[in-house]
Amino acid sequence: MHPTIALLQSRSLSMVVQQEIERGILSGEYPPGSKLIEAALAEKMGVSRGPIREAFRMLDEAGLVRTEKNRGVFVRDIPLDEALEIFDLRAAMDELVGRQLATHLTAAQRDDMQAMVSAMEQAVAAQDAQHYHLLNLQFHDRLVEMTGNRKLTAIYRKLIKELSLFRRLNLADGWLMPASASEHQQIVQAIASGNPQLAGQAMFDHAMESKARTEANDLRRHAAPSINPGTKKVTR
Amino acid sequence: MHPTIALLQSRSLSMVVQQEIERGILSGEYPPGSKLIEAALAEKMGVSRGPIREAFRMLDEAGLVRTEKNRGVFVRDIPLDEALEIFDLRAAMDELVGRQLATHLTAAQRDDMQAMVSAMEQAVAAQDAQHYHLLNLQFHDRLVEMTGNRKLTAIYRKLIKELSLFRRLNLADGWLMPASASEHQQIVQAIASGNPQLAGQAMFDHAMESKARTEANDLRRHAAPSINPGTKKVTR
DNA sequence: TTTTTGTAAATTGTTGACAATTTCTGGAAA
DNA sequence: TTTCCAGAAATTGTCAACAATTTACAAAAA
Repeated sequence: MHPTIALLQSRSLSMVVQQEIERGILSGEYPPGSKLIEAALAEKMGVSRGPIREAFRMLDEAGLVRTEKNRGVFVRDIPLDEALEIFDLRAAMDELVGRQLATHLTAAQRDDMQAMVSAMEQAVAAQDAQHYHLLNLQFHDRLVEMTGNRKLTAIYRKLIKELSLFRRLNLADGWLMPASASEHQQIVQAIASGNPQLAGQAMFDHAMESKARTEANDLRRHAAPSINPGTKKVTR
Repeated sequence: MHPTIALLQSRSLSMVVQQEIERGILSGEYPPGSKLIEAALAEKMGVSRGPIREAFRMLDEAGLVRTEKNRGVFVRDIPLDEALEIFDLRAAMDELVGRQLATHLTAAQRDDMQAMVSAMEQAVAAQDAQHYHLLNLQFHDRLVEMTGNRKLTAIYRKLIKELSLFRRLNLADGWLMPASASEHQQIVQAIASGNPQLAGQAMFDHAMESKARTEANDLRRHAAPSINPGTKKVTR
């Protein structure tokens, strides 16, 4: 029985179960395409199948799993074309973020942004790709949050989660670490300048750069089929 | 027992129930703020409470209801500030739609658009506000769909559904019918011109006009408290 | 060998029952 | 009259059992 279940009865079981399964999906414990079995999860978490099924419905609506009638639920595997669609949408949202921040930025927010960029530059200098990746995610998440638009923030985060299910992205994000370092500094300056058009453009271009890198990376990977023999991970 | 339930067992009960409850919410049968009782819905639809609860989880994730532990689920009532946030987000998405259509529009799509605008102009001439409203929704929905971006389309539709729960919107959309008629013609021309910047701008401005009208309408309504005595509708 | 078919096992879909919590109601106390 | 507090009723949260469907497997036929 999972420890967090018994402790937090403040939220209903379905919510806790949903968070736990989502954590497992995003951490790669349940990789894209794998099947999620109600009874197995129920026993693992020490609950009955009811809450598991309710959690499945939430995850399905959130786009993290897909449900086939009488066949079960599977962790979604985002195809390249859908990932590219998400990138386009995210670019438009980031452009909005840039515009709004340029017009409403406080001094404290500006300092926050600058601090995060500095941290990223340190990570680049230290060649710490893993840390850089986390800081990058945090940077963009904070920027969206700074707009104060809750719906924008919620949908942005949902898109990021779905993008993390585009499996080819995970293995290859070490390569493109150093490229986007200077772009972030540029973004901060554009926002701090107070010019909405400029700030929006900087955010949009940055997002589209990310899209282009992802697509190029995927095509390259598709051309050179798996050199790495240890691709098959132990599911559990 | 609802007739559509027994017939369509191709989709699981939760899906059918979800659609049925959603229909009831969007039609105003279950108005914002009203409570949805599991047992009542279960009996009405001739199913047990399990599928009802699963449907609730989907509707919650979709933002159409809110769940309070041990207290039940309620149809969401979108406050003005959240509605305005959604308008901002929709404007950014519409701008993307305009840009993409301007670069990829086919002749058939252009004719479709033109036909819909003509139909709207006819509705304006006939003073048919209800029909105009439907055509307007259809017009924007079709434009988003034409981009071929499925994720964009899905999220756009979700936002529209949430906006329809902004209750003050429903009563007041007759007033603003004639204003936006010419703007639509302008949008079509901007898209057909093939200039992404221009088309995006036209879509963005149109969306922000809609936001401004909604806000002005709400402030006016708030200033002049309910002249209409028949506000309380029969819930069921 | 390959394909097919029938039976058993596994898994999902649905239901009704029970426990826990909230809400309602009526009367007692201030 | 108003406030407060049982106790009852209504409602939600969770579970275990049963039905329906799919999947796995082995034997028979081609």
